[in-house]
Amino acid sequence: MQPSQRASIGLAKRERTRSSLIAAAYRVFAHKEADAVTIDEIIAEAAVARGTFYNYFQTREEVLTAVAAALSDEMNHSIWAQSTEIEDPAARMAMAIRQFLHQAMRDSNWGWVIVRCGLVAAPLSETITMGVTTDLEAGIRMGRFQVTNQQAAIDLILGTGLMAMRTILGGHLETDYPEQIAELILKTLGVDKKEAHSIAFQVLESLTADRTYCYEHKF
Amino acid sequence: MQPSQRASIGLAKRERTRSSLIAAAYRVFAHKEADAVTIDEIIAEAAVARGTFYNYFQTREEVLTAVAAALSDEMNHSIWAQSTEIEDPAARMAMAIRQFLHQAMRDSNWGWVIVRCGLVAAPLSETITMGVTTDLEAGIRMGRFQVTNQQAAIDLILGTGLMAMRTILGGHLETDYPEQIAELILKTLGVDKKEAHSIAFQVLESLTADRTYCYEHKF
Amino acid sequence: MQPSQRASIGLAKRERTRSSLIAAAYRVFAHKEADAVTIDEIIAEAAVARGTFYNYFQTREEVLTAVAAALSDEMNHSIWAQSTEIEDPAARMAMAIRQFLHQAMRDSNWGWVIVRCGLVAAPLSETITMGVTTDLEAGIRMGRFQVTNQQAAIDLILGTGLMAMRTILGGHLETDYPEQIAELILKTLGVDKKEAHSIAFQVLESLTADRTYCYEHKF
Amino acid sequence: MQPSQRASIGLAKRERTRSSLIAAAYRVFAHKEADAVTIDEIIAEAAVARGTFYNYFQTREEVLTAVAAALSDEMNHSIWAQSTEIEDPAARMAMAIRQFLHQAMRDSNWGWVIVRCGLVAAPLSETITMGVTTDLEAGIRMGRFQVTNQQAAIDLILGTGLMAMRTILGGHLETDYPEQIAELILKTLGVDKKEAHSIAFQVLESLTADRTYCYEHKF
DNA sequence: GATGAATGAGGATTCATTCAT
DNA sequence: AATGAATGAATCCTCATTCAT
Repeated sequence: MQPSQRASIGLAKRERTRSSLIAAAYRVFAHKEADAVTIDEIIAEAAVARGTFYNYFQTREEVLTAVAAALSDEMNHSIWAQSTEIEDPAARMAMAIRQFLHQAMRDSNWGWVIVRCGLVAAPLSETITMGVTTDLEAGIRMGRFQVTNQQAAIDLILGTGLMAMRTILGGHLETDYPEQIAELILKTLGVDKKEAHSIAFQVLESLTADRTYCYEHKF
Repeated sequence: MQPSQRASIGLAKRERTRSSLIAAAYRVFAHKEADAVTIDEIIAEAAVARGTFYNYFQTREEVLTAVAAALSDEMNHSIWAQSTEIEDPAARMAMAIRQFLHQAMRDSNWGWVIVRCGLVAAPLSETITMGVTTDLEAGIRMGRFQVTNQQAAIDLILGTGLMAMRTILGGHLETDYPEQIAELILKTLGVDKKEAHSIAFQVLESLTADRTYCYEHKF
Repeated sequence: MQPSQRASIGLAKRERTRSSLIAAAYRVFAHKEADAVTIDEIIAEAAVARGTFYNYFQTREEVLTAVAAALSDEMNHSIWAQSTEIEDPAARMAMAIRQFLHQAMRDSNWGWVIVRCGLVAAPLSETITMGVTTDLEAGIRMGRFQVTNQQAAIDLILGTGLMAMRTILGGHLETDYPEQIAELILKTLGVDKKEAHSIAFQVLESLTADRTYCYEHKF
Repeated sequence: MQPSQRASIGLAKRERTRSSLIAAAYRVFAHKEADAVTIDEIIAEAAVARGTFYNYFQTREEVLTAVAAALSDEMNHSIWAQSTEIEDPAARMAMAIRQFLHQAMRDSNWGWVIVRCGLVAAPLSETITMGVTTDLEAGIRMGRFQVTNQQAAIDLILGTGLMAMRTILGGHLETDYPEQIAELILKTLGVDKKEAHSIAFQVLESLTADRTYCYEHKF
């Protein structure tokens, strides 16, 4: 076997272990505050020896950062990527909000991680804020939104979104809650009442499709 | 000196020590997550011996609960108490939002504690949610607000409020930001544009008064 | 009981525990290299809980420094203190060398600690070097010693002394070995042959006295 | 290519890797206590994978022993080998002392390793002690040295030598310090003052030669 | 009631060593 | 032979809690 081949096998394995550690940390992290997560829990969840953890991460912090980074990547691929195909900023905004909240419904682990660190952990927080800001500014530029204070609008969108997610995770069961939240936000941004409704409730294949969208399998 | 008098002096002292411990815990808590707060920090801040702490609280949890309870009390006295004098639910809502945010501007310790545990710690969370719900329902009943989904409206009010507070604590400097947020929320609840503005910006003595409102001195 | 009295009791106890930790560390340290000494061994030797150690010393280094400091103190009181009563620098030097080596014979723990860190650990090393230097310079000034290179003389005295100590600790059994070493060093420093012998072998009460000189009891 | 040739190439390579590991361990060891040297540091210094280390040494101890053995070999070849050409035991002794100290001046790594384990590590310690003892006994036998206690003389020679080396490594800069030490020791052993000086300072080609004597390249 | 020394369970981290590729 | 991923025992350190004074 060639050295390069051997190396690439080693690398692949290394990458797999690293991913499984991140995935384990992510699952543990879904259930408790960041400071309460112990390395013991992570390695137990990953079914890996204690020392192995330290072959991949120097500290507990580091793995949590990696979780945030992985989620951020995920999000860029799943949510914001779809946006680019939609021209209307209002429709894009609605789509993103709905995706977010539906995702939390399907996968409560995901939801709790977002609620817990969506505004704190480094790369994740930026990804979210950036996505919202981009759409908002495009909407304003194109006359789609009427907004007097942009910062206030962002606080409203993010705050409402996160709080709604928490409500969902707390057991709120209306299946069209994501759509109602999207509609409410669109109206707040100055979109006409009727139009807001039709945009927020329009059929999205990515949401109705019968797939079990599951982040655990991504890393 | 009469025994009863001595006793009451003892009680007063006991109460003072307890308060100073809660205040110390509160100040420490403003700077870090709940799980990261150590008893060492609290007793150092309170300048009290380790054993003394355990004369007042059985566990670390207990003092944190007491902090939330004390804040909740505070809040009932300062914010919601003033509401009862105002008839119009819209005006009441605006007043509460502005008080909240101005309070965070004046006292960032207070702000951080609210942001950190406003939605988690037991009695505090209820106090806030209850206050908002009461005003919202009154507004709906009196035809002041147009709301199709009450839960969504609550998520919007609380979420936007907390996110705005975070923005302020992060260094956002517009001095009328609380008013802009209040206006935005009123409009979202269906209050007429112009009226929303005048209500949100009306002069509030409790805000302009030249008092140094300081929670530290209350407990 | 008065507060001050209570405090002093507390202090006394504190001092006792600290001393017992230093003594334990010293005993452990006699048997292995500094880097090989674990806190577990120290607390086992001191019969104290793990946490107690950290109430007194922040790190392992700190307790080792304290051991060196305590030894240095000891040495100032026992060896150099006696020197001051002797006028002749040659006699002083001989006395110190003999004390050193006899001490190692009586208490091999002490000997090993000196051999191991006598030239490394901060305050101890200085105490020894300083004592030797002082006597040497006095002897030169008073025409008692003929020395062309002072640094070389110091290296000779310290080096020979430590190596002789190691020989003793290794099981060398001549009971007058300390005296022979003292005589050899005096001759090297230029003292007349006969005189060197009589000085090195003169009766020293502090050495013949039937006391069980035991450092363990000092700290 | 013949199998035997291939085998010998393999052996040569094996020997080279082994040497580079010993050399790496030696360099690391120059900077810290034996117990503080980690395998990680050694393999990093040797730029070799972890597993490779264990193809050559079973344990960490083993490589340290190998370092001592290699040094011992070196020493036999460089220092004692030259002695055999010199007839006069006093001149031989002086030559060895000078070589020792000059070597430490040229290569402080070497010096530190000697100071650190010259008296502890198995084969090295014996080589040194043996060399000194041989010369000393020859000198006594030939009436060159006047020594009453042989053990004391050995302690003096080794102790003074090591301490002088430490002084040099600590930054002492007299370039003829090795010669002064050699002279001092000769005089102590009973060699006539003047003769001691001329022997200790006689020109030694092996010291003045413009070669960069460097142990790193030997293993 | 106040004090602070002592405790020990729990969690973080290091590092020598094994082993499959 | 060389590699480096995986292991887990050993060690360090923190901190909530107890208790005698």
